[in-house]
Amino acid sequence: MVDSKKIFLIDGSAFLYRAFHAIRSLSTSKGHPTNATFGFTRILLKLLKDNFPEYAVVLFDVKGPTFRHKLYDQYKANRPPMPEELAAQIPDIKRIIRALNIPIIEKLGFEADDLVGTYSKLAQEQGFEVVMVTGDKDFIQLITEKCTLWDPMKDTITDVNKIKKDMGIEPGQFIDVLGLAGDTSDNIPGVQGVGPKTAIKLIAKFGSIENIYENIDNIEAQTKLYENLLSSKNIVLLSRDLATINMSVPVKESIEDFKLKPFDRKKAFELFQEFEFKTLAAEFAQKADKTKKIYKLITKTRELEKLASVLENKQIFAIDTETTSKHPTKADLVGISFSFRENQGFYIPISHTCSDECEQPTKEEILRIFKPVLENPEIKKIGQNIKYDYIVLSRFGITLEGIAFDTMIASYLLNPSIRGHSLDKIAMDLFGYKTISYTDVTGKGKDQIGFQDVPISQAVDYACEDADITFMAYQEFEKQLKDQGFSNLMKTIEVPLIRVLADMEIQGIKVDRNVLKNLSNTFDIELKTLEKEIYALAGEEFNINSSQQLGVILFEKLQLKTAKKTKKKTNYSTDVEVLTKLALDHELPEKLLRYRTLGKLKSTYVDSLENLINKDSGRIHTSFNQTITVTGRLSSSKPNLQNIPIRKKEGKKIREAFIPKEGHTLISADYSQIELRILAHCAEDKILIEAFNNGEDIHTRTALEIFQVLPQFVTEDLRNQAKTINFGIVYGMSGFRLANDLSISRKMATTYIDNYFKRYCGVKKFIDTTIEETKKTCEVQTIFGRKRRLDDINSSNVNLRNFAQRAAVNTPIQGSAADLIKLAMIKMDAALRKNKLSSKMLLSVHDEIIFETPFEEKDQLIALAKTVMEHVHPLKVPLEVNFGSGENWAQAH
DNA sequence: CGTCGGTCGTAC
DNA sequence: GACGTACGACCGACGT
Repeated sequence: MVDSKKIFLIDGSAFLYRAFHAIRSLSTSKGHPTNATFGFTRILLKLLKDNFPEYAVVLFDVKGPTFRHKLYDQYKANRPPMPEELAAQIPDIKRIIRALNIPIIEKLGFEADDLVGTYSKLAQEQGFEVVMVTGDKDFIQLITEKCTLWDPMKDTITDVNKIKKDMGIEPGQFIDVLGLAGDTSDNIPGVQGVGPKTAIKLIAKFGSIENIYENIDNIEAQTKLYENLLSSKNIVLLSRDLATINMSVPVKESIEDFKLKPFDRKKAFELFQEFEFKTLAAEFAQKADKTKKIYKLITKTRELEKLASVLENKQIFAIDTETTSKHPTKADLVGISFSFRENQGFYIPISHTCSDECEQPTKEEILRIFKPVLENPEIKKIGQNIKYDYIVLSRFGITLEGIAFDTMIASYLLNPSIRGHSLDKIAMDLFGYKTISYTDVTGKGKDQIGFQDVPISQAVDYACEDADITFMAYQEFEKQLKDQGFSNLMKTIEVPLIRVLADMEIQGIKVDRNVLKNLSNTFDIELKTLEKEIYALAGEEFNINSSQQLGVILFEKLQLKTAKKTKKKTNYSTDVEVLTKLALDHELPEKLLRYRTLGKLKSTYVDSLENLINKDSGRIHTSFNQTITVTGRLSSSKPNLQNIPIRKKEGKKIREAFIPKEGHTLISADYSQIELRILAHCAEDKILIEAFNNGEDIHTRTALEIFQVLPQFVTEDLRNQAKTINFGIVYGMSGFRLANDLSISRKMATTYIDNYFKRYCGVKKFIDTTIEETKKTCEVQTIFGRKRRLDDINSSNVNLRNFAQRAAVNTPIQGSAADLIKLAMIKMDAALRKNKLSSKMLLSVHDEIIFETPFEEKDQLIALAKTVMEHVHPLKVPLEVNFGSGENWAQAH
């Protein structure tokens, strides 16, 4: 027996609404809503994937009156108009359906239901099996032996048997049920007091509306039901007519028109990109056309020499290295790939372990042939995260010169708010191209192998593709940077910085392992004691590091004052603020605070720092990440050297482990109040500028401005309060927070802030105009033209909007400070070379640069750094740099 | 056994 | 609800 052909009739109008409500909010980065589009697409694709239909069609209502309105002018009169956000998505949804090559039918004067009814009948007459895809109960009336109803969201199938079993009626009798029960959402009246349950019972018993009235005496007289049935006889018949699906709409399409064709994958991909459906876009991305690509393995001396001379003749090429480790300061070179033309790539294997495939060139040969090209600054190099390649090559004995472009940084400048800037992502975004992923060649999890163990034949395609895509991305990004005004920032700051950071990472900073060991032991002893005391006070053992378990102990077992604060989410809060308050009533919270402090220091700093000391150098080599933060700051990781403790006594001891090498000293050069100076510059605030120009203490000045006292009455306490306010302004602090921080009333805090803005009216104006301007452009920028989009500035969500407003004010300040210190690092690097100093720049911590300098160079370095850093870029206020030096980082700061 | 969100704490 | 930007340790839920 041959299966009959199956057709899916999809009730598009019903799914519009369901998709719209199922996903609460989703929109593109520009704010165009996409929740219904996404939901609809997902249902549609699931349907297609699960059922492989041969025939399908999507049916929509058409806006405007239908024949039902002629029957009954109140039809659907109570239905609110379609939400604007949904209406806006209908064209999008239709574009996607078309791209998937599924036919769409709509007909003026009829609803989707009638089209489903009509085509259902037509298809069955032609021997088709019909599946109606909908969640709408009204369609039950159309169910037959050959026609079922499927709700893909609940994944339920309703057929004749199910209706008979659940309701005791034939599907065709369901219109009588609807006639009696009415439908509030369509404003169909029905009989007063009769809902679906009663209606089903009545029809099951009597068979039809007509039969009910013919046998009305069988219903107990004088009851409400009886009365209501009698009084609404006409309405019932009208209601049934309204609920009856029209099965003979005049249509011109034939069922054969609904035979599906393959997706237009390209169009679908473009649409998914437009709507920012990342995973769907990835799924529909064109597989790369490998036939066009020419990737070559190069191993023989003559070929290597030929390649080197071609590279030499090119003005610019992309380079990528394959290595043994993710950490460049530990990684050994495994191979190098090059590309200087779209769709081309060359791979040179150097130290693959599986060398049976081919002879690999020796290190000496590589150095002899390629070192001159790679160290020639006139020949420009492009890379994806080329800082990594620079470090690896430097370990191999090559100093990469002529770094001209980095695609990772380009991607970052164009959109600093997105999470990653991997080549895979870039290839997808720019070209809809799916790259071979690293784990495709190395495997993952416990079976993962190092690149040195990847067979050369596989390595060629992977490595060449990386260089190839990098070169292609460079061509595209170069244009985009120019169009969007980033060329200068790229050329004068980001690109020159690459090498400076790489050299700092290579340099590393010396760490005294013994200092860390001693600290670890000291902390450990006290932690063990605290642990016992905590268990005793709690009356049981538990995991002190689990805030959840701790909450139960404190607030349930010990019944400590129901802490004011619970989380945004389910648990009790046990943070410093809460514990400090509880410490007034009980001994335990105090122990916990101490335990937390020491535990933090031990696990996050002392122990993990020790693990990251490089065995060869005895130094710690952090990574400076240039493409992470939304504002343009650098970040530091593995380890993060930008949050080493300093404020408290215990923590400060960790800085004592950071030491200079023999015969050297550590110098810290610290910009004083750089963010407030930038605020003064940007806001052109008279008082701020005057204070900085006069070299005044800015917090004292703020104190006398807002507290209205004479200078001699500005106490330490008043100055500290002013300091809190000064910082708060930069971050957009609220009166609530200020009151909390200063332990004063909210009213008082608000008064202080008001006073601040009265005095510093330039700042006030700057904040207001910044927010107003950002509302227009949805982006902010720094002094050097770094940009950040803030689409939420116009959000209807108050929280998102307020957040965006604070970011709008903070970003130009924080970001400009980042620009300045980056420039200072570049200029210092050049100045050290020019003056032939052997001092090294080691670290940068947002407004501070750490140098390691020979004793005899110390004064010269400080003088040089002072000049360079204070004149890095002219502002409307002077820049001031403070210096410290010492035999460890704690002393230097 | 890996991933990921939540919570907490450190820096500028 | 209420201060901007990071990194990372730990826990615990969840999925393979």
